[in-house]
Amino acid sequence: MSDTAFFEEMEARIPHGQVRTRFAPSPTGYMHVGNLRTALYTYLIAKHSDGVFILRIEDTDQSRQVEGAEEIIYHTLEECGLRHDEGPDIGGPVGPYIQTERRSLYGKYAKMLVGRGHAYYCFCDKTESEEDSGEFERADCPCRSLDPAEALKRAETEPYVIRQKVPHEGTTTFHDASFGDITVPNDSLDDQVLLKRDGLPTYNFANVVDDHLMGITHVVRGSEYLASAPKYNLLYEGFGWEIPEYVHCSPVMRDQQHKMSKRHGDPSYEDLRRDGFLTDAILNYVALLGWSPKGELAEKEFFTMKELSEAFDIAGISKSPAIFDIEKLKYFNAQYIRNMTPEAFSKAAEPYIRQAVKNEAYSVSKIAALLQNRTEKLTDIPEKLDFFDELPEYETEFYTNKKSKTNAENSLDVLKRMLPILEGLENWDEETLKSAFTGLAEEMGCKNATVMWPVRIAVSGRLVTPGGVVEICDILGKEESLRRIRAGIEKLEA
RNA sequence: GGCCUUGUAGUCAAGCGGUCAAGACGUCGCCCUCUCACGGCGAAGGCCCGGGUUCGAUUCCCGGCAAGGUCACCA
Repeated sequence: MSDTAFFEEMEARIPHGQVRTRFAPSPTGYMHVGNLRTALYTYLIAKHSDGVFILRIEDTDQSRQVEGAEEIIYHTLEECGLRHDEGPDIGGPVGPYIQTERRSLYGKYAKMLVGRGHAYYCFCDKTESEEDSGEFERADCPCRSLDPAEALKRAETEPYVIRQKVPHEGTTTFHDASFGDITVPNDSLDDQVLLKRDGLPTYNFANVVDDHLMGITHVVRGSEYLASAPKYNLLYEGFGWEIPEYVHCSPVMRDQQHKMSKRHGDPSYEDLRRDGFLTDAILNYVALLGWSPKGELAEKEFFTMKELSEAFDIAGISKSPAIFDIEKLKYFNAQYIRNMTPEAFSKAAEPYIRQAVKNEAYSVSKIAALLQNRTEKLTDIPEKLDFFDELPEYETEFYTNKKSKTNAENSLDVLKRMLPILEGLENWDEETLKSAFTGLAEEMGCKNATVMWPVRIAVSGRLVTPGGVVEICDILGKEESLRRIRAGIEKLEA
């Protein structure tokens, strides 16, 4: 097949008339929060218009492959409900969707650009560092003005790269959907490498070729690529291709001056999950970190994925960087936990409850019920439950509480009065227990707290507990509750 | 250093010439209450600075300043 026929065939495959976006991670093995947000926004832009969301793996840097990295990407997208419509694992009309599997493509297109006068072969030595390029002005590269025929001939025997031929004069303007028009002087642009010595494309070149060939209408990416965007326009123009809409997103920061990064130990999506955060809460929080709904929805802060797809608009994307605030994530997580059905929460909390409570006699669902309003993240659970399996050592000072009007003396009295009442109970449930406690308080003419505080201390050995005496006694059961109250009496009498 | 971008309370942010400058997290106080939570009510806290334009600037323009990005055969 001739190159011309090949190019025509590739053009013919491109779908038109629909919004098509792509998430294009390089498999570095780490889905950080900024990445996740970019994936989310990319997905939402597509789904807002009933468009197509594509996954493409950008693995053109052979020196940086990380094992298992692709699995993390698939797993994260799956778990987050960011289902792609086309991708390496499910195929699609414009595959393959892994760049190394497209490697034969890029050389053809690079040469096409040489033929059209927008790129050239360069035989110069590799510039390894900033220092190397310091003295040498790229613009003066002799290869740039080499005779085309001669360059072609040398390319047969010498190693080469193909560079973009950027005009030395004038300016280039490109448009970004959230940043608007940005104009730069052409002499600030360098003749970037398009095709590397190893025949693989650079990120910038592969992006342009693939985005075009895959019919991408909206290019969503981090704002670190903002500076190279003008060169993209020049490339598209060189090819004679239609320029897609750019949507650059500012980074998610760990503090005022640093981006979130693996190196600083900032949490990835998986880290957050492991740390007890719910997927939906993470997504909701991340969606609002750098985007906000307009108009009537401006005050809305809880969104399902479906609601996000409907509400999401590019105009709401913030241009300035956003600092990741774990405290606010906790708030969202707590809200999502409270909104779960008791059954769902009990199921989610069970492994954490069982970490602390080994005694099978104690009801998981009852304990979960105490926890639901007291849990910000699932990993907080075990430490709240350390008094169930065994009554902890505690100080008699615990019995003294000003607001409840209790002290060691009257606590002993309450415990001694309460013991026979509880012993005589035929039923052991919350309702019965509650009236037993309030009954004594009434009889003694004191506030409920004066009765309930000492018993709660005796039964839990803790100043602070999830739930009150009634619930705790109910869960512990009659025998264990009475045993602990007797122990309390002994302690106070000693 | 050149080029580009950004700048509303500690944080996320609404605002798009005239507002007592929304809302949320966090903080503090009060109420509810058998502790802690949940919930309810309330408070403190802000338009980076300086010039313009305008009857009037958070909003428009210019200049500073600060922060970020980019100037790789990495993405």
